[in-house]
Amino acid sequence: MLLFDDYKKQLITKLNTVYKIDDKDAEINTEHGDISIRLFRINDDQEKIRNNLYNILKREAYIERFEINGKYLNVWLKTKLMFDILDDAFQRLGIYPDVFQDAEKALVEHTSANPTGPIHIGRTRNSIIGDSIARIIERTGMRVMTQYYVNDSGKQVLYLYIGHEKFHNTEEPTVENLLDGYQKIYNNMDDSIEKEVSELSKLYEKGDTETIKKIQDIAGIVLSSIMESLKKIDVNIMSYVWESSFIVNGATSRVMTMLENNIKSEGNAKYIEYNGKKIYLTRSDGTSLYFVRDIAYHLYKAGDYDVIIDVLGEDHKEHAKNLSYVLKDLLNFNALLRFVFYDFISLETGKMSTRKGNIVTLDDLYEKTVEESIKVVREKRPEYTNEKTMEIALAIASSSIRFNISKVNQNKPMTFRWSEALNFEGDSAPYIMYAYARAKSIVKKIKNIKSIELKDFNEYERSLIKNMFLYPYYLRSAYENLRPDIIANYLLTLVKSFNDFYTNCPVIGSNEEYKRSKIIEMFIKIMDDAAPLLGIKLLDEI
RNA sequence: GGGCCCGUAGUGUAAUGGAUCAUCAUAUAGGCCUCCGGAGCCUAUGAUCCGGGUUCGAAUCCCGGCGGGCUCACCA
Repeated sequence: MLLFDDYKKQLITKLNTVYKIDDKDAEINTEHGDISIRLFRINDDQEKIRNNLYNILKREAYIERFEINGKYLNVWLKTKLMFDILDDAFQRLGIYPDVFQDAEKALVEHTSANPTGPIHIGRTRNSIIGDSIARIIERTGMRVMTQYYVNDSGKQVLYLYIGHEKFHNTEEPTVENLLDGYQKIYNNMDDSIEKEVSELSKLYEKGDTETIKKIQDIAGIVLSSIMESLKKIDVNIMSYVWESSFIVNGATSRVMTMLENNIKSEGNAKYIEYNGKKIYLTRSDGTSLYFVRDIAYHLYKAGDYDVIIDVLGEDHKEHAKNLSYVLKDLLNFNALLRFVFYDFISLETGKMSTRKGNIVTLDDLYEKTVEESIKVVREKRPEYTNEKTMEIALAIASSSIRFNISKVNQNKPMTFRWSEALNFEGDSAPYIMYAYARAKSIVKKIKNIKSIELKDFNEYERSLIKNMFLYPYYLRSAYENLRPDIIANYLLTLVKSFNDFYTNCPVIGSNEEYKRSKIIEMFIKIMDDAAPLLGIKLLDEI
């Protein structure tokens, strides 16, 4: 839980002593004021409203000034107050906003891609959103675990295994020959393969550890390569849960027992009816399906965590609805379960498919982005050593890839374009990193600053201070809505106001050196706090 | 075909009922370094898919189209 001086809330509370003001009618950081309140819903004489508001607000210590403009109340907060709150927070606690560490434990499940091939940029959207959400909720004081649910028992993975047996069984399994076998299986699908899958599923159901081990080894090879790829963009998933474990430990059979009053049969296949549709739990050969294993998985999650967050592609919306129904309506599931859906990334040539092989992998993207970064750094900073150039290029590549995906609202479809991915100007990670490097560079040059009493702030100083002061509101909103793009857009706003400040307010050697250097130090601290939430790596020199 | 999601300047995006200026970028055309890092700053141009409706007020809500995505498996 975030702790900060929430003046918006205080203002609403105060106004509510006279008029009912809905939280929705209060907005921060509008173009008209620091806090703006809509008065449309107040049913009173305009002159009376004016007088009442005046009487309430004139005594509020945090207000610098306010105006009533038509049906709006615009309030400006005292700049010195905002400055002091930031300064005090950093002096005393080293952090702004502060957090109250409560006992809430959260589990963020993300990525969970079938380990049947290298991770492509569409799936990477899942990883980036999931990892950022984990960082954001951790920042609000929760204890967070991230988890990858590994499919090692579904059809796709069995195909992967059979593909290797059929086409590459004389070779050591590698990501390349496994993917090749997997694609070949889909191109040569016939009844015998289906039968083999069925046989393998039955072995799983019996808990045949030898078979499971063999398939996990194969899946594990692909899984490790996915982890390696994700590591490059600083996504490190903390725990891995194998789907087969719920079959082996009997959890899936227990789910069947728990649901027995709701289960119907069609031959030997079992299903539940919901909204006139059949949700199958087992096949007619008695083997379990993804749905029942996912129920078992969620019951397992609820045993350890208060808040469960699943990051899923939009193709899982229906599944999530069904899952919620079974968990909540049939099984008295009481952990807080939240789904985060994201839309797919497509290519200009159409949608991606691992089976068909028309994908841009994360490795492709990373490699090209690093290459481009090296080129740009060499061009702009020819004096840097190769080692330094490389260090910067890697930071830029990882940050850029993450930022380009994070900045777009997750429920909008995206089209991947190389020209945009490799553009480092404007709304980009390097723009953010560059501002930080500038700030750092000034700090290095600051010498003997004498502390003086601060009074006046010009518009550039004020705007930057205000944007830093308002950070908790954006952080809270990103947390409540599970939306990393809110942090991304906040960072752009913050950096924009820093750049305005930078061009208009000289620091070194000016009369304002003390005040401005304090502002820059705060800026660095806010950046150090906010940028890593999205995996942006800030460097002192770029 | 049924259900769900999306449609905003040439391009990418913000705003999910509120301000006669619909955000921020990019692209295009100009301008700003004897001065803390020009990967920056300033100015100009340019957009709510179409048609109805609800409302004091609609990019936002409702209805009908159009376009794109997802889904409707004994796949995951």
